[in-house]
Amino acid sequence: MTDTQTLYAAYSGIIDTALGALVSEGVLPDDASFKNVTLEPPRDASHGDLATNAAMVLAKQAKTNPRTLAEQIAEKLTAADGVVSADIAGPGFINLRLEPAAWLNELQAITALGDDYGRSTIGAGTTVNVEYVSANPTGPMHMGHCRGAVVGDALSSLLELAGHDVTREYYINDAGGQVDVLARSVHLRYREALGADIGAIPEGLYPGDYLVPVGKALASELGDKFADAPEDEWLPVFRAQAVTEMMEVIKGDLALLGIHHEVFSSEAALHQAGKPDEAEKWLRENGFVYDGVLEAPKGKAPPEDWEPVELPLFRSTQFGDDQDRPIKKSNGAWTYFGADLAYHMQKAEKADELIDIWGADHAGTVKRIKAAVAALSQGKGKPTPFDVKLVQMVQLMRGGEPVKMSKRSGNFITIADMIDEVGKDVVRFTMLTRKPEAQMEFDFAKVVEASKDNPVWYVQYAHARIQSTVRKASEEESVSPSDEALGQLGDEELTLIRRAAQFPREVEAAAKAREPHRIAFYLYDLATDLNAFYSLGNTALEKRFIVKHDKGLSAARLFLADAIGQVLRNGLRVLGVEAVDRM
RNA sequence: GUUCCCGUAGCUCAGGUGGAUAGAGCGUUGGAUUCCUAAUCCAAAGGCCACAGGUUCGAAUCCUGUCGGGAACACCA
Repeated sequence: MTDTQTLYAAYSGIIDTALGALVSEGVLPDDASFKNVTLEPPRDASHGDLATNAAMVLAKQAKTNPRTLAEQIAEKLTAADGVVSADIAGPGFINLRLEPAAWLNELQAITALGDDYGRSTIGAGTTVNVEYVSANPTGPMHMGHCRGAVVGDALSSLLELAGHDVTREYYINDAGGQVDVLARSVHLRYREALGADIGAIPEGLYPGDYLVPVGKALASELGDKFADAPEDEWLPVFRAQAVTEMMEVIKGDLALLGIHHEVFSSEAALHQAGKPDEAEKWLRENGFVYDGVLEAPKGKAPPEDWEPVELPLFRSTQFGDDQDRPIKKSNGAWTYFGADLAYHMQKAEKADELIDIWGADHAGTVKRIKAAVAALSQGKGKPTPFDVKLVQMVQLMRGGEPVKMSKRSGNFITIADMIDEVGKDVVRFTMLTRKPEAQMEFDFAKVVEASKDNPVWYVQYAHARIQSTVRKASEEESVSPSDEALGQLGDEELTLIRRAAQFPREVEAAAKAREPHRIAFYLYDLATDLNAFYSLGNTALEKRFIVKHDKGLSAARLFLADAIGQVLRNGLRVLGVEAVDRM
C-alpha cells in the first residue's frame, strides 16, 4: 500500500475486486448492482475483523441462495492480500479475519492523514446549498433559532468533510410586514432619543431595549427632520437602517456560536430584481399557476373578514398538498411563498442540491415549497434535489423546571445569554445530542455538569486526558514506534483502534443521511473506549500509556493515544466544538 | 377535521436507509485507585421496540390502520 488508505476503503476495494471477478466468471450478471453491499464491523468481535453482507444482497441477482454465493465470494477473499480467513456465518454473512498488521496500519493512516482522516470523496465535489437560521431581522437571536443554527452549521461542515462543495446561506426576510413593524418601533425609539415622551410601547410594536441604541444612532445622524413627518416619508429610510442594524446584531450572535454564512440573500433585493415575476411567468406558461378562489379554512372557524377572492394560485395539490397556495395577495403584493419560490429558483441555478433547515413550526409549508422546487427545476431541465430538514422545539429547563419566557414583554432568552451562561461548546454539542426531528430539553444545570452523564464534558475530558499524557511523555517515548513495538499492542488496544477506524465510515453514513448528530454519538463512544483503556492503567502499571522502563511499548501506546486524539479532534471540528488540551 | 414529527429498560435517549443474541447514560445493587487527570472504570439486574395487521429468507427499521404525546394548519412571516 503506497498511498495512505484507510482500512475500510482498502477492503471495500478488495471486495469489489472479488465481485468483479465473479462477474467475469459469469457467476454474477454483467449488470449486477453492488450498491447495497456493505462492509462493517461484525456484530461480535469474536467473529472476525470485518463482515460483509455481499452474498445476501447479491444472491437474487446471481439466481442462487446466499450461502452458495457466499462460498464463492469467500474463496476469492481468502486469496486476497492481508486476509487470513473468510468464514460464512448466519444467513450468509462473510466474516473476514485480517492480519494484525492491518489495524496497526490504520494507526499510521490516522497519523499520516492528520486533520484529513475521515475526509471522503463521496460528495464528488457536487455543490450543496445549505440555508439555515434565516431568522427575521427584527431583533437578537433567541433560543428558538439556536438548534437550527447549530444543526445547519454542523451539517455544512459534515458535507464538506464528505467531499461536497458547500455554500452556507442566510435568507434575510426584509420585505414583509414585520420589518415595517420594526421600522415603526425604531421610529418610536428615535423620537424617544430626541426627547419625546413615548410612554409605554404600544401593542403590536417591538418593545425590546435593543432598539434604543438604533433610535439614538438615527437621532444623531438625521436630527429631528423625521420626528413629525408622515410615515410614508420615513418608513423606507428607517426600515433599511433598522434591518442593517439588526443584521449586524444577528451576525454578532452567530459569531458567538462560531457560525459564519458565506451568502446573505435579501428578499427585498429579490423583489427589486423582479425574480418573483419571472417565476410566475414561467409557472403560468407551464400550467402550474392559475387564477382561482381559495376555499375557506377548514376545521376551525373562518376568520371574520374571510371572503372568497380570486388569487393567483400555485398547484401544490398536484404534489400532495391540501390546497393550492396563493403566490400573491389580493392587494397585489407577493405572499411570502411567492417570493420564497423565486428565491429557491435562484438558489437552484447555482447549486446541484438544496437543503433548508427550518423550525418545526413551518412544517405546514414544506409541501408547497418542495412542490415549487420540483416544478421549477424539472421544468427547467435541471431537477434539483431539495430537502427540508425540520428541527423540533427545544424546551429550556433549569434543574428540571421549565424556564418561563414571555415574548410579549421582549423578555426572551437570547442566544447571547445562553452562551454567556454555559459557553459555545456546550450549546453546540448539546444541540447535537438528539436527532433534530425529535423534541429535546436543554437543562442549564445539566449541561455544565462534569460527569459521564454529560457528553460534552465527557468527550472533552477524554481529549484532555490524552493531551495530558502526551505532555508527560519523555523525548525517547515520544518518537515514532518501531514495527516491533507496534506489534506489542494487544487486544485491548485493538478495541480502541477498531473504534477509531469507524470514523471515516461514520462520516460517510452521517453525510448521506444528513445527520450530523451521529458524529456526536460516535465521539461519545470513542471517548468511552478511551477512558476504559485508560483505566486499565489504574490497577496495572504495565497497561499505562507510559510504561516505565519500556520505551518501545510507551512509544507505541503514545502513538495510539495521539491517533485517538486526532480522531476526537476531527470529529469535534465537524461539530464546531473546541478540543481542549486541559480541563 | 387535515398535515408533519415522536412513541425502544423505572427515567433521558442511540439504533449506520431491512441483517447475526436490542444498545448507552442516569437511577438501583455489588466491586475497583501505590491514579499517565477517579470529574474515572468493571460487573449484575432491568425489554411484548405503543397496539393490530401486512410486505419477505429476515422488520425496532418499510406499508396500512388504531391509540397516546407534541407542533402546524392566513392573502401572516
